[in-house]
Amino acid sequence: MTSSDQTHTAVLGALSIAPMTGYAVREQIRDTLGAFWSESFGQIYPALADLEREGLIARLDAQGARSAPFAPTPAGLAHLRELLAEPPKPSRPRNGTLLRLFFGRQLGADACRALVEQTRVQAEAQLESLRVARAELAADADLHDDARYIELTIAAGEHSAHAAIAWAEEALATLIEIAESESAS
Amino acid sequence: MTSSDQTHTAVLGALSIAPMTGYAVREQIRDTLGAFWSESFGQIYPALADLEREGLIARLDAQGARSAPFAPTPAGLAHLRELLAEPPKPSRPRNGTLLRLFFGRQLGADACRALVEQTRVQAEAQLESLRVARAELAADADLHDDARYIELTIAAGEHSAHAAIAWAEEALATLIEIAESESAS
DNA sequence: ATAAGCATGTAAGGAGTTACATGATTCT
DNA sequence: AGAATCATGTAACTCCTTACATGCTTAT
Repeated sequence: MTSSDQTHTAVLGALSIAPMTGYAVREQIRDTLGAFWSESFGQIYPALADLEREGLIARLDAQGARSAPFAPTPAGLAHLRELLAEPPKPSRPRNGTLLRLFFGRQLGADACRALVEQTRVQAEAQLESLRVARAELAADADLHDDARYIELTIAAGEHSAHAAIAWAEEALATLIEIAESESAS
Repeated sequence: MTSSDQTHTAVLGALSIAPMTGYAVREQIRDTLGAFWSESFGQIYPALADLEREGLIARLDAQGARSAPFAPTPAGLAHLRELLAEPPKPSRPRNGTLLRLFFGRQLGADACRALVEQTRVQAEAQLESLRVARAELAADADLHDDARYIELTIAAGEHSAHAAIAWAEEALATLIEIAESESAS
């Protein structure tokens, strides 16, 4: 296997929502799952090749023409359900902003403020893009059957972004105090 | 270089708070930074070897005895400040729970409920461990100079955990409705 | 016609985990 | 004496990213 189960899950899952080309799978994963999942370019095509070889997906065109969209076969859907039923692998967290804040004494209060401010701006951008995603979800009839589940993931992003904004505002206030006491000393 | 800058930052940072052995660095990263950072075992010792070779850290014992604690040299502290000043690298998100919920139509509402419930339980455990971390931070005089910055990262965890709990409760209510409509059809 | 975007892939290399391996120290 | 924990390291392997490479289709 050149690709992991995790990649297979994401690719098969994307095709379970609508048939599409590899190129479109890449865009869907980036644009729709991007807030909580990522696949690099070099993983998606090998994964599609694996899945096609194993009979789990097939091109919709009878001749299997290049650039015809892939769709899951019945065996592919069954495999997807098995993959989804496995427990999620805990991902190793790597939050560079919090790492820097933890060592903020070395970095200095002003640089920390810039990091927190950036976090706040990113969270607000995230909220805006989730607002757009909600509108698109409501408008796209193809997604109807999946929409209630997709909304749960959008809600998760919204809660997370609101929490980031609330934290950032508190942290900025604290950092102003710290900066004052640092410059006083 | 066998280890990345990222690992060097975390290891040097840990030593900037208090001198310690490699073994202790590993435990500190797991126990203290664990909520937002991870380093695997096989990264930490090579990183320490790199840093020692480059004169950025040294064993406190004059003979450099095995098992004497490491501390950053002045050059090491300067290097740490440079590393911290670099912009954080965006980490590749991989949230297996949200991926599964996104494809919840294939997984089924009951399995989704179990995933969300597990998320809620983990967030509550996280809150409890942050409560303990706050108490330890207040009690440990060695950490006094870093404490205000460390508190910011604890607060980030708390906001995030509260958001996860609020989301999970909403999502569980929604999933009960979905399960009813699925069993009705 | 030509530029932009669609579509598909490969290869080299870096990052990170796991399992393995060893020995010292401390507690009971 | 034996068990648990402290302490240090290596090697194989998997996973993933990045850069490279190619050709087609569609709009201007």
